[in-house]
Amino acid sequence: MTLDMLLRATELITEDMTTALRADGLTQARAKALWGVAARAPLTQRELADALEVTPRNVTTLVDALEEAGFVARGSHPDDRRAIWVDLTKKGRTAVARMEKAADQLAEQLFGGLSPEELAAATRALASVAEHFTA
Amino acid sequence: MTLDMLLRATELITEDMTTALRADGLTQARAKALWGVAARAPLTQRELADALEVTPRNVTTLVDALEEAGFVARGSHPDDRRAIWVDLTKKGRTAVARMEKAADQLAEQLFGGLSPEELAAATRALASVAEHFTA
DNA sequence: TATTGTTATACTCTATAACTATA
DNA sequence: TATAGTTATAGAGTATAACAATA
Repeated sequence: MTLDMLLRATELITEDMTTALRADGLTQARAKALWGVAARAPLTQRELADALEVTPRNVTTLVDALEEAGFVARGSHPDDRRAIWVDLTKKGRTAVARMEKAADQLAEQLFGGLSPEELAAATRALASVAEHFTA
Repeated sequence: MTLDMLLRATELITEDMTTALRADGLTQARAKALWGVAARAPLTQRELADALEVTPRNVTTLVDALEEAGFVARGSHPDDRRAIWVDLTKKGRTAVARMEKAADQLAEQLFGGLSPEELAAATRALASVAEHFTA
């Protein structure tokens, strides 16, 4: 029952996020890629592929789309002429900041009504789920 | 933070389920469709499309794959010669039973170690998420 | 030889639009 | 006219394999 509810809750949240991202011209996969760039920029496409756990070929398409939309820019790697430097543009930084803010607001709406004890217990429960898989 | 953990937990669970489904020759989308058939069989493709909230065209492909793999069978609708009756095969029933059992076992592994208080708090947190979106 | 990123190709999931057979 | 399901077409996300440029 709790498993069903967990999956259902995420489905609803993901739907909501997908709608919000569409307003910025982003999909889930592209937002995740943009997020990955933001966390490590500047980085090579190979590094981004490893971070996202997808193939380099997949990253080519994702970066193509993000570059086309103006969120990231490709440039020369200073030391390795095979590699491509990917960095955030100003538009990309703005979009990431907006995503962070939206995530915070959503979290407040979703969990703001819980007591500190409940929130702590729920967090522990979710942590134990993650532990089960990473252990 | 809790939002991150919720999304992360579901990501891990989904990964795990995807691997398990692959052993049965099923993808997430096909398993969901099979599940939809199991809950209502026999039913028309139109009814399945409504239940899954996808287009009739999408259902054609999903049922094609499930039929090809022997999980469901198409048949004539008794009253409407336009419509197609979809029903589970014996293999389909077996697969659904196995999926149910696997879900129960996973839930036990994930949540069996929690105290009743933690489990109750987690359930309330998840319920409040669902309420936020359905209200 | 090994690595970076690309082109070529393919499969899955999804959608809209046009069409056929039936209601 | 309206509905059920299909063919035609398209976009997105993913993968493997072969290749060019560079290390």
